Amino acid sequence: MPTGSKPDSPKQLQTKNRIATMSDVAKMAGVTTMTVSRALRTPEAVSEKTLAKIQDAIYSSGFVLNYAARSLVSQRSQIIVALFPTMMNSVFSGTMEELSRQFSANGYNLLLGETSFDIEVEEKLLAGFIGWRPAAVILTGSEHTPRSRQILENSAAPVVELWNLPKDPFDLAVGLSNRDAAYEMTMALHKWGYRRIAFMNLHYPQNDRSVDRSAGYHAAMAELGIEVTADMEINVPFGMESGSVGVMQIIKSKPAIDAIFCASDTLAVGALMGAARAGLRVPEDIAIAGFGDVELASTVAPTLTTVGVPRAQIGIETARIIMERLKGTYSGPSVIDCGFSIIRRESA
Amino acid sequence: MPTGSKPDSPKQLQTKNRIATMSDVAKMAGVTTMTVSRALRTPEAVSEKTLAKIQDAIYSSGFVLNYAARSLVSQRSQIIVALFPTMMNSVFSGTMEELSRQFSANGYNLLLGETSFDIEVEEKLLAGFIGWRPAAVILTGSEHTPRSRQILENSAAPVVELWNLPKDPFDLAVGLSNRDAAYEMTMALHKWGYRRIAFMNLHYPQNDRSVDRSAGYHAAMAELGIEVTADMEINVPFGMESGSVGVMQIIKSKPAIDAIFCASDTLAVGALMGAARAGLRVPEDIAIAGFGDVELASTVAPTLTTVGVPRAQIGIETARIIMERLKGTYSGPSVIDCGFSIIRRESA
DNA sequence: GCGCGTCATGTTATCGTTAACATAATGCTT
DNA sequence: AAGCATTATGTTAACGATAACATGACGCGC
Repeated sequence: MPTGSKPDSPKQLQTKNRIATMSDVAKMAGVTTMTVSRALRTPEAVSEKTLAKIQDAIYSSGFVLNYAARSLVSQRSQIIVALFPTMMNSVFSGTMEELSRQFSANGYNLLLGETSFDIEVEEKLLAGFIGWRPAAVILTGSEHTPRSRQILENSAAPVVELWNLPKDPFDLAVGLSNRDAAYEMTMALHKWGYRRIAFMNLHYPQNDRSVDRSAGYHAAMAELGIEVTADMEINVPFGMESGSVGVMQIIKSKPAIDAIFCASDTLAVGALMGAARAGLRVPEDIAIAGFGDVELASTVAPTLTTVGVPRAQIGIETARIIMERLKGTYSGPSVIDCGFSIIRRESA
Repeated sequence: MPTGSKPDSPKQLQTKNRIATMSDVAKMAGVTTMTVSRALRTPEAVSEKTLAKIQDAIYSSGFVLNYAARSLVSQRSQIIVALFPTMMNSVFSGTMEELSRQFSANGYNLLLGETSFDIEVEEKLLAGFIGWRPAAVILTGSEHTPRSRQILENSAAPVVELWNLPKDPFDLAVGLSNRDAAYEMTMALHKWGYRRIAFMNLHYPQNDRSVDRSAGYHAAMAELGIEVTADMEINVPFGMESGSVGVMQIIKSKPAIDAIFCASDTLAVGALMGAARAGLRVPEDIAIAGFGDVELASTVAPTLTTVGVPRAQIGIETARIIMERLKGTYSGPSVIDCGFSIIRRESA
């Protein structure tokens, strides 16, 4: 062997209890780390012969690139942070799953957090996650604390807000008009013959989606000339049990109600159960409509009339614009409307 | 000012479009980065006066520690990798949510991946995620490719396998006996008067949970002296639709069947729908049982008899033993049994 | 007031990778 | 065969934090 100064000892096939580094690989292949680095990122810039040697070395050493080191020098990681209010709701998990798929396919990893519908928690999580210098940040809704905004500002990563169409997005947004959706569902209930339509909302005044849905409901009722008295709109916490309790509350204080529009399918399913418990037939005695079209909606009895939300599409669009943005090729609108649909089933 | 060589320009309150680094903070506070680092990790080792100055500087600069740098030098990150077959199933999302909460509270971040029930995908994801040098790895099941095992071996991170009780865990495991659970449900069905009990399984032969559930079913049937003919056990892919189609298949080839035990609630809910479509009353014409006790199970009509699985508890236990392991204080068993329960509802 | 321990802070080197620049090797032109 | 572009590889420094060690300041006992 003309090139080697000493005969090599037999190639060590695996570093012991430690993941091989680039210089391990480089030594094995008889090149420098820079060549290995190039072999990984721009293989066309490395000769075929060298490439083959490096690939062998990578394979037999079990080498995996240290992303922390790469991130440090490149000043940007392959991590994408996504924060959702809850993971236990297929409205969000449908989007999450799609995001995870799209990003995995493109070499990005999803760091997930759960805010419990609380922008203070969001801030806390964000402050932690931003330490990874993520390539992009995905948030739910467009209400954020000032410090969250400062953190996002400093980070300079693309930010996508989901599930609504803010007039003034922080950066990008993908969602639907919650106001229009609530308006249309209220109108639809009226068209189907219901008149005294109550609205059961999530009690999060900081949640822009809740606020918009309420606005849509009120707009429709005003247009229909139906007065909305205080006891026709109630705000309850997230959860099935809340929905169940909420129904009782509404029919007790306002027995003339003939339909309840719930701002979330989870509430609506709870409401169905509450109505059953109260001996009310749905939809004969009282109609119930939801929002989200989760899996449950089509399996409960009676099946749930609801607002259909394109959750997978929201994930796909989000991933697409983030990827294009990172490549610098995105030139579309900053707010993307994925639409919604009114799905009529048995409950209304 | 005795210490400064030049009068300082007014303190810059925020670095522009870039996250402040430790040395930015150090300069502002008039100390070195080492002192800042200490202020963050061991504040008791820093004088009160200095600490206050540093905290001010951190606050006004919007400083967030760069985890990539920390990971690089400490050779271990605050990231915990968790891979699940799917995110669209509350069986898993219940565990996920709990993991996310527990780890967030302890300063760890969850990097999530979706394997689609495929150990090859698991390997691919693992190979990517391990680049973050995670503090721990959480996997579903104990079937892994040889390369996955090699990667885990090299990484030297604690590994927790979920949802089963392997005889020979890779490292740690938290779950339940799928074999016993299937056995008990089969026995329960028999006790409730059903005799010709079919089994609808997930068609993943690499999935140890499916294999164990099948074994439990067969053990019970053998003990009961009921012959299991080939057409009494079918294997279908994951999904509600599969369950629906599966019912048709079973009753067509074996009309005498009086109960179908499905290895997953998702299949079982599909089966309920399939039975309804075929004009069969549940449980009068055919009983249906599931596995998992997802939210749907208690809301479908008829409500679903199923195997209850402590998904939140699995998450809590997993987080606990990982944390203790990382602190070096864990001395419990390597396999933790969280148990299961037979939940009888209307469908059987 | 000298020596010594203690507490607070600083200095230096390092983690694994990559950007930017430098050099060596090769082939093509004339 | 010299000159020069082109291709392949190497060298050096840097990213931001921390471990390990070094130093300085202070107080206390005798």
